[in-house]
Amino acid sequence: MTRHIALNKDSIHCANCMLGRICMPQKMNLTDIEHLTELIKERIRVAKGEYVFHIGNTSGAIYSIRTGAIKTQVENNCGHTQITGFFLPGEVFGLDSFTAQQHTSDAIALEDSEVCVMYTKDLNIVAQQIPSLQAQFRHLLSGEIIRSHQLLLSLGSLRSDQRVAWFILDMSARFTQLGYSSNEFILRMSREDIGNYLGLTLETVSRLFSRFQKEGLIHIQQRAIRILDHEALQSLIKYK
Amino acid sequence: MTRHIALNKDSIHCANCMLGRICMPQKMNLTDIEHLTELIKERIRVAKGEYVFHIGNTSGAIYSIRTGAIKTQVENNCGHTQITGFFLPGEVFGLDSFTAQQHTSDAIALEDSEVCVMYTKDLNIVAQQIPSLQAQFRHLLSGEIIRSHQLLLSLGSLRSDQRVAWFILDMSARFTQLGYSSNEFILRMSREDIGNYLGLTLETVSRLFSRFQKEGLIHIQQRAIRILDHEALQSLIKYK
DNA sequence: CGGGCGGTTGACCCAGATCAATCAAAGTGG
DNA sequence: CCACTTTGATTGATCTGGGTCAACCGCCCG
Repeated sequence: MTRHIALNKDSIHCANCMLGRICMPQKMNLTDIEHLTELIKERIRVAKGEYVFHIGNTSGAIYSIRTGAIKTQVENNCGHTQITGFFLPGEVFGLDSFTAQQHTSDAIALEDSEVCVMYTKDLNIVAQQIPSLQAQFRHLLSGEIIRSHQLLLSLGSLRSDQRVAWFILDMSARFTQLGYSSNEFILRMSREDIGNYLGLTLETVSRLFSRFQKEGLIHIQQRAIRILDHEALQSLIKYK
Repeated sequence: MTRHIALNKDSIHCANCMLGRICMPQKMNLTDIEHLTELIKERIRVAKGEYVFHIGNTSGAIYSIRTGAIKTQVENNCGHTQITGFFLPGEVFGLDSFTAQQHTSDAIALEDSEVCVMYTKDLNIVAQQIPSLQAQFRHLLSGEIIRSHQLLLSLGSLRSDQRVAWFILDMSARFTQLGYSSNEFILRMSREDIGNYLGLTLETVSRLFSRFQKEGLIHIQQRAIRILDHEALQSLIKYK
């Protein structure tokens, strides 16, 4: 089950969170960050495979990741799910419920994770005092729109090998931003999750990882990936 | 070219716009709507095929449709475009630039259209005075996220015939909301646009319209569509 | 009335799905 | 610590939905 962590006394505040300015980076001074800390009254531990929230939940909150990794997915009426995003430490998810109504997606932990909770009602109050926070949330929201448009573009226009290359490069860029090596990291999700996300089967993903390895573009051992030829992956996506 | 319409004296205000409460429906009283009118200082006419905005435009505005129809599309580095949405009168588009940075999509008129322009800088000011407007914009933004998640779900999980059925029903629902007949309307876009949007070729779309007609689900003559068996279309999407 | 664009229909083909067997890693319990 | 199970990944063989290419139609507009 998800474990709630009380945040009253000596628990870590935003001001000295290890993620630094990754979570809310935009022009925010230290006093503003103090306000942000006030916003996060709750942090939860979620075990691998557990839900952070379900479709229909009316908790009225958005979430940022402190440690771990999360996937979000939507569901259709015949039970099929589609993964709409993978989220890494410092990234914010659950924005589909920002309207303070209810979540239209599930959020599931890909590994044991620690997640900060921000309630939209608190958020409305604090944001009114801090204009930069207001702007930051709009930025997050349009960022989410742009992200899903990018995914749509990939699903609609790329071949299977291009999609997988795109996925690898996207992950690489995001791990880099987190301060990890840009060409050596551990994938947090299964082949099945990757396939679902990219509109492919797990077999196709596996075959393409193998092919890329044979061609010397990457080295892959289970979920540990090392990018050997960043350029080649990049150019693979370039032309149809 | 796009023609700008001065909105100083006797031009129509939001308060007596024919769309009524469709454009900004949420709990907004008449005084609030007066404020909304102040927000819309500009309205533009766009001829069929013309752009409302291009990728990279920094106009810092969002748009709502008074008459006509608009498509938005994103582009990848090899020139392929992916349509991310079709918009009808009363609907708001261009939200990807709400961050006041720049548009990451193109908006193109599917027919001669009239479009209201709301600048985000004005919007920030007015929204601070009207909390309900603040909420309304957040609602629009998360609505946009939900919409693109729905599209992702369709692209990722539905067969070609299910996608086309889904498209027809979605259009039907939206025309209904506009006060038109729910089972007889004119599609505003070409087969190619529909195909692009749904991740199919125009031939596949055409074939499926024909098949649905043969099966008695719809009647289609060019872009004029009449839904004959709403139930059957609905149930087509239900199971894999 | 002729030209062109958008739409339809047919024939063929291939990328990627499906089905199936095998393998490897990571638990799990005795 | 080692057998046993489970889960995830790889690889091969085969099949098919929808793409591609091409011909044709018909509506609309000048």
